[in-house]
Amino acid sequence: MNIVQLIQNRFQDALHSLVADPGPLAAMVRPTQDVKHGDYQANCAMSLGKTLGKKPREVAQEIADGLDLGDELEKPEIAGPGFINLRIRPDWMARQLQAIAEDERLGVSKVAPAKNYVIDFSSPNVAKPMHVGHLRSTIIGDSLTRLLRFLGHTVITDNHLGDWGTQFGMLLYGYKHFVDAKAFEADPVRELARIYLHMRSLMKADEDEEGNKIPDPVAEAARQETAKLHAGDVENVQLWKMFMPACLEEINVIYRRLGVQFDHMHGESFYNDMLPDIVRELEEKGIAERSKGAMVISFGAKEPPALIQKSDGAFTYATSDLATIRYRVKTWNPDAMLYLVGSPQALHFKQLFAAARRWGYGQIELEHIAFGSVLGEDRKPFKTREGGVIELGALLDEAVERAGQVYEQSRKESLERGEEIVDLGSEERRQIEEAVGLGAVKYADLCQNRLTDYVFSWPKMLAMNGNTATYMQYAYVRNRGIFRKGGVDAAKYRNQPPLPKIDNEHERALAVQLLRFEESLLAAATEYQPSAITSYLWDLAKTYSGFFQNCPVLKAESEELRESRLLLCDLTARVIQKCLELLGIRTVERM
RNA sequence: GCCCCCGUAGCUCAGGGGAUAGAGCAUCGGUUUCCUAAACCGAGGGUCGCAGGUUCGAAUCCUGCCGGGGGUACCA
Repeated sequence: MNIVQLIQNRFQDALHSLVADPGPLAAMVRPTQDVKHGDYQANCAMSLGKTLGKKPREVAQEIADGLDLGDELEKPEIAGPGFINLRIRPDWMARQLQAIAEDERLGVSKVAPAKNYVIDFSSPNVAKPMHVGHLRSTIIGDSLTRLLRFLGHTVITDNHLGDWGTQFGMLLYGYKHFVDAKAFEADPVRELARIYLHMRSLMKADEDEEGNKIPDPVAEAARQETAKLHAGDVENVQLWKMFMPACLEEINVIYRRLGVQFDHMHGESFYNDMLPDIVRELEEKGIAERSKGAMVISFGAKEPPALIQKSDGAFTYATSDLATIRYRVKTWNPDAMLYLVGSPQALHFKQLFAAARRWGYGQIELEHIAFGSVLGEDRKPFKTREGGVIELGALLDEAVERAGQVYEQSRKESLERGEEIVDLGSEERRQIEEAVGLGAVKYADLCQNRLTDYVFSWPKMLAMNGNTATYMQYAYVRNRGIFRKGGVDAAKYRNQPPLPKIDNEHERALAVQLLRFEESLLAAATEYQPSAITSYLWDLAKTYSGFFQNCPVLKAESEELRESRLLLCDLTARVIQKCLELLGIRTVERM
């Protein structure tokens, strides 16, 4: 159900007699900011008045007169300089709500034509523990995957692991010098993690996030181990093969906990053998050329070139990214490829895509879905108090623990007020804390425009008010509470939904909001912005809260009204749950 | 130097041609014979960085400036 589309089509028809190309004008239909202006507004009369040399209000009247209202629109109102204000008819809304209640997809139609996407996200270095920097890529990528799939697209997720880089040199050197063989045998994951941390402590502190730079004998030795690995050194390759399962297990623990799945995990090593051919081909086709001993792709005098082979013969990530494009196109023939990588790499992707187009991949939509950095409350890169990188596992643990504290606090306050409280079993409590804690972390990230840097704040994240996962989960819980308390089986409102009554302002507002679900998902998909889902969800939850506060459900005045409101409640719960699901966040029945 | 992004309430952020610029937090005040108070209602708080320009209309588009961040051939 896409109301804005429906109305735009009606304007398209109405404008036909006035102007040759009504498309752009019809597109000027949008939801209003304030209900007193109606539900939707058309802003085309003002600009059209200018081109036609007529008064905008007269033009507006003319358009309104010629508009087919169908059975969904009330008579339009002309307001201000020439706004055409539109209200949706309650009886029509009621029928639509009844219809979407029977629909598993809640009124969201599948897009046509569907596209075939490859989404590249998360991409951690597997030789070291995942840290907070990997959070955004993982969470946003997972959410976009869920969204695009729900809309009917095909999505192949591919985690481009850093499994061949300098980090492995550190592990190789560390293993050779400091391994505790027994510990490794007993628990390779833990022992490798220990070795990695030990290596970090040996290397100079002033290195960048990915653990590079700075002349340092240990770092230099580690680099040489990397070089030997790349050169095919038997011992190092063998060790690398031995490390990999443990490294993968380490990151898979995190993915399982976050509920994130990948169809493929083709890391850098997967493409390693293809690189020489690619460099040769690019040189033969005149796309790449030799410069200062390296093989580069140039982009004119203004931009620096992209290196595809260093003067020492080693390949770069640009090379393996090109190999990746070729492989993916050959294997999956996608229409679009999305890369969930932070904004600082904008130049790399701009060049990568330009190179790919020269290489013959111009027909594919290649997009860098960039995002800002995670900052601490001091607006500097988010670090532990000691200045270390915050490991993702520890971060998630803390979120869950804090969720538990919030629960305790709330329980205490309820007791002080003399309220009855439900005693939850420890297993249910654990699950609630996990859902609330992880939900808070994910939501805080997803609800922000992905391009802006985001300031990490525990209190804000776990707040019970405002645009947070907790608020949404709580709205859902209170909703489910109605059905539990009333002993009502929600299935009825999905199999044989009654026709709801849309009478008061709260019911009406909720109805409009429920019918906007598809609109909001489409907006989120076009912009690749999960925050469009959270904005919608926030509006829906607030509207529902107003309804909950003002419209008794179980104690409604009449049986008919009770049925009607139960339907509205159940639909709301389902839409909230679906939105959260698209964000990768779980709901719980009680909290 | 060059390129990119950002500057909106005390703080964190929405809004990216349309009506008096919105939320949350914080501050102050109120709400429970009623379906979970992890809730709700109300109040105060703004030269939308500055200056020009385009437009019927600019926080939004263009130009310049100021301030902040990032990137800028051999790490990914």
